[in-house]
Amino acid sequence: MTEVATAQKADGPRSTRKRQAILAAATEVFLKSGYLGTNMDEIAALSEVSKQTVYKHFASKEALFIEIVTSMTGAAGDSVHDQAPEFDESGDLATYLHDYAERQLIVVLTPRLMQLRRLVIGEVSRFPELAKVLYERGPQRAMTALATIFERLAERDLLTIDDPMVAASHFNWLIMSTPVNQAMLLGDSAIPSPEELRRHAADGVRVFLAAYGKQQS
Amino acid sequence: MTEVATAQKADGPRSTRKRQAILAAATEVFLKSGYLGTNMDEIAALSEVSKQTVYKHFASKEALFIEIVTSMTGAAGDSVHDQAPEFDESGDLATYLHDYAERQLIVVLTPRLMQLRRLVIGEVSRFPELAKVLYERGPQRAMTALATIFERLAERDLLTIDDPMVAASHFNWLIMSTPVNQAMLLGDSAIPSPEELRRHAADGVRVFLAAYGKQQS
DNA sequence: CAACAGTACTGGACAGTCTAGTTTTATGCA
DNA sequence: TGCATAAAACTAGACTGTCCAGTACTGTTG
Repeated sequence: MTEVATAQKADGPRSTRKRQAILAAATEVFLKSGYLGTNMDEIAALSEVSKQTVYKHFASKEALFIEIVTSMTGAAGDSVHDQAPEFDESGDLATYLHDYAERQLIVVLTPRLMQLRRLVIGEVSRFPELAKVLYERGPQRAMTALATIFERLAERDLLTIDDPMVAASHFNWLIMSTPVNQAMLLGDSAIPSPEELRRHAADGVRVFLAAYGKQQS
Repeated sequence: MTEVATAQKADGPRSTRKRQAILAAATEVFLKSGYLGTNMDEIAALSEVSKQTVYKHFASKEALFIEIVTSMTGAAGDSVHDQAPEFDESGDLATYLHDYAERQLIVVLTPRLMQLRRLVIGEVSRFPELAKVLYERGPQRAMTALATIFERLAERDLLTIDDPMVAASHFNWLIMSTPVNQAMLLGDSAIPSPEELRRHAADGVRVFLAAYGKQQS
């Protein structure tokens, strides 16, 4: 245990630490002020680094922005999907879907992620590639994963599914639409509480199962 | 017929014409470049008006922006709702809902409205009120109207509905989510064709009726 | 010696104002 | 009605003050 991964700071050579500090500060500032609203002096000040050093690590404001958005997007996408269990035969399908939905909601409905989404949407015309990446690593990825799950459940005769991708889309948006769209326009304060999310997930799952489930309970 | 309402230009006194020209130009520029990315000289040039005149009509860039977004938001909201017929007893409920969905999709999925939505979302932290207005006159209004319709249909025993607002939300997002979210992040070129929208509407209505309809066909 | 801090600097953009001269519209009078 | 004239709105463009991305320079530190 000579090497400690104590997270946060004091890690690696100075250059690397500075780089991390810049990335962290830039993330805050960009999320807070948008691309055009951000100035590089503020990033330098917040990361306690000279402006020169910022430009040593990143060629331009644009490069720094792309770096940050790309990395946040990837990280967020991963954290949603690295913990999805398979359906246990003995359990209840509704419960399984409900848990799946709730997990998804909790991870996605984070102020930072909502702010990232607003930021990227607002910059679609300036950075179309970033938005495309966010779409692919966000909704697209979630729905593809769901489609695979649904396909298996259909093979096991637990669901009646025509087009798995359509079903996945329906499930995904039944769950995510309301809170995401509210958060987009009404701000982070409109993000529902965990209890509200649970109720909301239950409603969505009920509708989904009415359309795609086997027996009507 | 001494007074001709020949639309577009040459209408009313000069001052009014100029004002309209400024509003039209500003709308284009703001939609294209965003709030911070827009400069007032470009608006003046595009509207073929001097900068002075712009400032005679609007106190500031901010005031002009608010004016434009508010008016576009209102107009769009109206055009969605001023043409919603009631359900004709003799017709098919699925067809009625399908038509309703299709109308909504066609009106909302316009490049200008999608761009407006991106713009407002990107400026949530700077103009939270504008975003709130867009939410209320957009999704909120649509869902309230739907809830009323569903309540009547439930009274007529054509639907089985617990909470009309929840049902309205489910219907609304089953229909709107996929295309709207795609358009948000993938750009206007991702807006589906009318045929695709029709198919998409059919899928959404099918799921909705499975959950809220009376007989399972 | 390479990466850093601190800070001054360059060059350009841009919101909003100012000035001086022109055009439109409103008003009053014959 | 028609015409003069004043008030209001307009044009063109220069100008102020500020902000900011990116650079340059002079030391200082790991």
